[in-house]
Amino acid sequence: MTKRVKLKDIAEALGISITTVSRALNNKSDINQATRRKILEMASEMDYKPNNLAISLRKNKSAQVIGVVLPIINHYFFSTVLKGIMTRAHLHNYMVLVGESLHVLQKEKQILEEFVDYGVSGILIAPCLGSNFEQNLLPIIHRRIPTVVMDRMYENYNGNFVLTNDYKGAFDAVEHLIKNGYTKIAHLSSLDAHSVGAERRKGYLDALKKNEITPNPDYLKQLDLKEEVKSIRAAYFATESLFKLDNPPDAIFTVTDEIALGVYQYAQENNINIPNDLGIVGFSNAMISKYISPQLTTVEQNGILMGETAYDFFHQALHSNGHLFQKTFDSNLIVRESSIPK
Amino acid sequence: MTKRVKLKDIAEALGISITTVSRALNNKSDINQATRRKILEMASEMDYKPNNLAISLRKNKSAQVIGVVLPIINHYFFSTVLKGIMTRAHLHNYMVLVGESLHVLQKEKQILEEFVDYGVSGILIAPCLGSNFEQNLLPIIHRRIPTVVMDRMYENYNGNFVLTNDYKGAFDAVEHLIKNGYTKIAHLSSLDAHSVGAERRKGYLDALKKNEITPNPDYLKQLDLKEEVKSIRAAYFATESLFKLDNPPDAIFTVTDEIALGVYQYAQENNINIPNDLGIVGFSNAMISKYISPQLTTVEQNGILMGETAYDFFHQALHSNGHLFQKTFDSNLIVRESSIPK
DNA sequence: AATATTTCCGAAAACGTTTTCGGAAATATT
DNA sequence: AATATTTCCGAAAACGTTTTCGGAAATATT
Repeated sequence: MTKRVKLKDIAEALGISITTVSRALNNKSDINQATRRKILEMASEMDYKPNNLAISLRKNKSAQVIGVVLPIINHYFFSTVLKGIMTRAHLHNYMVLVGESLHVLQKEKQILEEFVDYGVSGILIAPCLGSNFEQNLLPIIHRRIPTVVMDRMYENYNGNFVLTNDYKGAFDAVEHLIKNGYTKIAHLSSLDAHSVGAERRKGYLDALKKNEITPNPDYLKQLDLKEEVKSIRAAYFATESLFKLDNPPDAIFTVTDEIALGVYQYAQENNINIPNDLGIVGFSNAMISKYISPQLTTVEQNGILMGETAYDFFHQALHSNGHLFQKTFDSNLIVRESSIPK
Repeated sequence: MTKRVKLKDIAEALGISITTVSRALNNKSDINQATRRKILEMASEMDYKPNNLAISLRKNKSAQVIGVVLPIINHYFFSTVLKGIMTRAHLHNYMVLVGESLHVLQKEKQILEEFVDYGVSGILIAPCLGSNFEQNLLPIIHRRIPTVVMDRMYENYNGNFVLTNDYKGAFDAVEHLIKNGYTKIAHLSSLDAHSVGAERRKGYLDALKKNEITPNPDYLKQLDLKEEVKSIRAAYFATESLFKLDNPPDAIFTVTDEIALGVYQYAQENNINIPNDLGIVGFSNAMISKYISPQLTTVEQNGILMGETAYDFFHQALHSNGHLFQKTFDSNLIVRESSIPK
């Protein structure tokens, strides 16, 4: 391995001081143009690459790195958010560290601490289910590390965030089903710890009430969403139990598109025709939703935009003093085949 | 912001030297047990966190960071590989930087350079389509940075890699179709630049030949896979053109599961029954393949395992001197509904 | 009791940069 | 021609650690 060249090597090669070399490479004033040119030439000839560690240490600021914490990495929505973050970060020459909490509180905390110890300039986090604000995030905010919360909300949180209007999205979805003639609308929801799920559940209930439909408690099923495959399986069985009711539903609003897959599976196996026997609306416009049959009506959640905005908020927060950046995106319904009028 | 505590603060608080504090925290010898205890107590009381930048600089080794370069981040297989990498990296206290090349050669090069400049300890890369080994990867290998190539292969590359046996996977898939009575087997393949696609195409052709079926050139379609949505659309039209042939195929082997989605879509819209009119086998066992209807027969590609192995290879390469680590995983066929016997 | 060994600690240098301060040389101003 | 100003450069300190070297104090060995 050829030793990495440093300022000293360039300085010695040209018989000048390290200070001057540094000045030339950093486009500082106080330097003769001819000297600068010589230095730049020599630097490129020797293939000089600055040592970012030393620079960061000296400047007392971390490198251009942000940390992104996601519950699950191989998940369509989250990886799309990550994509959005990365495109913007790349533009600003920031690098992106990624951590996967797997919806485990302790792991989330550990990742955050590692990121902070490492010296990231900012944290972008989609909190895990049941994430504890005081325990996991507050210490970081106290350190004045710009932080943006994505996708889901903490109670009483007042910092930067980027959210989807889950309530309204769900409300619109259910009202769409009602307008299309469905009346017995079930909902496959999440457990309570899930703020996103809670919001969507509220939207569901309020849409029913506004349209003078009394919510049927039998129609509301709460599933554990921590693991995708298991949750789809759970959705399958939840659908089964719905159809064992004396008065089964004629439509289901699912808290995510993935959950809708479980419903599709049960319907397929039991000759329940979608949408004639059962209307379905999902949430998030996952890649699959357009390719399953019949195509799934869903509430769009723009992951790219959310990621891009999250990065931009971080970047603005870094350069503004304590100002808050908050955005709730409206989500719009994408009407497809799974919910056509009865 | 409370100033970050450093060794000096602990030293002053206890009236001892920085050297001793450092020794205590690093579990070095040459220190009195009582002193060590006092120091550890004080350190935890003052909430001391070591400055990794300084440590790395002093030790003259980069931080515990690896760089992962993927063509597309919100893609099921690649994000699953990333997951595998991350679980192993986390175990060894390595952090993971991620970059997305978007199948753009220049961008891939830029990401690699950024990673190297940044001082990563290793590079794990799934090369983009048409990636140039000499141009993009060789400079890094010359710097003796442990590198593992994942999923696809460079010509004449002789370094660490983790691959799937694409040839055999494809061969098995096509032979499975033949055994199940399909004889007019088409293949939706990739463009030539795609080594994975090329291997699978060879497997397809050889399986036909071995079973004394003359490959029909009309049955081989090559698609651009750079963008998922576009490629699915292209698959749709390729299927259309296949069915406009005088003698349309009775089965299609698709280079990926995603490409199969385009076939499903065309079949659905044109009342072509899968598998009765058209058998289908995909490749990679994407999440969707189990949830579309009928369930897709596919060749499993274990992304988690590939990612884990890639990390392990990096780790071993870091500690061994120039030894090569290479593995080609056998891929096994998962038989589902889309290819049942005629 | 003298000497040898061990235990424990600190001063200082070093990793590769940036930045402050000061000053010599060149140039501009009287 | 004397002085003021500007241009350009270098020495040294600093960022927060680790490590080398040396040595004082305590303990063990004769």
